[in-house]
Amino acid sequence: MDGLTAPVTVDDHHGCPATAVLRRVGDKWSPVLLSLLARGGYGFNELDRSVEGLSRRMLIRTLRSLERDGLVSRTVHAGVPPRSEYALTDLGRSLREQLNALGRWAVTHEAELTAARRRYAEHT
Amino acid sequence: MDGLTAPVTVDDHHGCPATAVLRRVGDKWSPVLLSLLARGGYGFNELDRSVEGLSRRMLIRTLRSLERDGLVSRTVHAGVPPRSEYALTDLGRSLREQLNALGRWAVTHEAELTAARRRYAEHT
DNA sequence: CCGAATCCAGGCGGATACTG
DNA sequence: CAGTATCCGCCTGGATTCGG
Repeated sequence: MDGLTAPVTVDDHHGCPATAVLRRVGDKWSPVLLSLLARGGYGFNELDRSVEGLSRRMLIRTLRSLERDGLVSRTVHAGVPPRSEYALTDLGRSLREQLNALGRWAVTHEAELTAARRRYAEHT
Repeated sequence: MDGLTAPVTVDDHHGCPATAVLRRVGDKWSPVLLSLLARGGYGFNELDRSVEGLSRRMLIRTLRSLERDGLVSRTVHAGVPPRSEYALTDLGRSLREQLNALGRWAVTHEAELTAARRRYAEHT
């Protein structure tokens, strides 16, 4: 019926408080869009063109779910042609900072991860 | 043929360095297991019994993928009965700290997220 | 230009049964 | 006890098409 409902649902924590956030932004495009929107407001097609490999459907889907959780705001400028502006909310910016920290961890330990993978692949 | 290959794969970054980590630990059980193993070494059945709702298959699958990336170590004690011990590596502990930070963010802003959801659901 | 609906493949994740 | 293999449902995510 829909085809556009939120891709991400948050359920049980199982004693790990980070689980909710991880599953919230652990989908394919949320972190990319948060990263992009952190650089200022964006129009729809701007986003569409900026991210290669991102289909229009998943763009809307992801934006909606981010908007739903108050991480992204959408302001519609009616007129011809119509234009929608997307931007991070304060909450979104605050989350984005956490993701930045994670990003720093990633680049710092990237080599160790790939090294571990090679080891694992070689041993068996 | 397999049924046990790694559940998580890390691909493109798309300009967001956090993406890799998020998709690495954004699956259902990785954060839970990391959180659990942070409290010390664990045997297989201990883990199996500790986490409710976690099937044996997904337990092994997730442990293997964590081991593959050097986040978790497995030491097999042959004998009768056989026993496998799982623990965090240094890399795993370092990642776990980052997830703790995310967890703190989660509990701090939990209310804002649910409030935003209510607003969104009510408006349409 | 922005968005929604439909259709469809692939992967995650669960249930179950079988080995050393 | 610690896995492994098989079958299967569901959900994420991509391609395409249609509407305002």
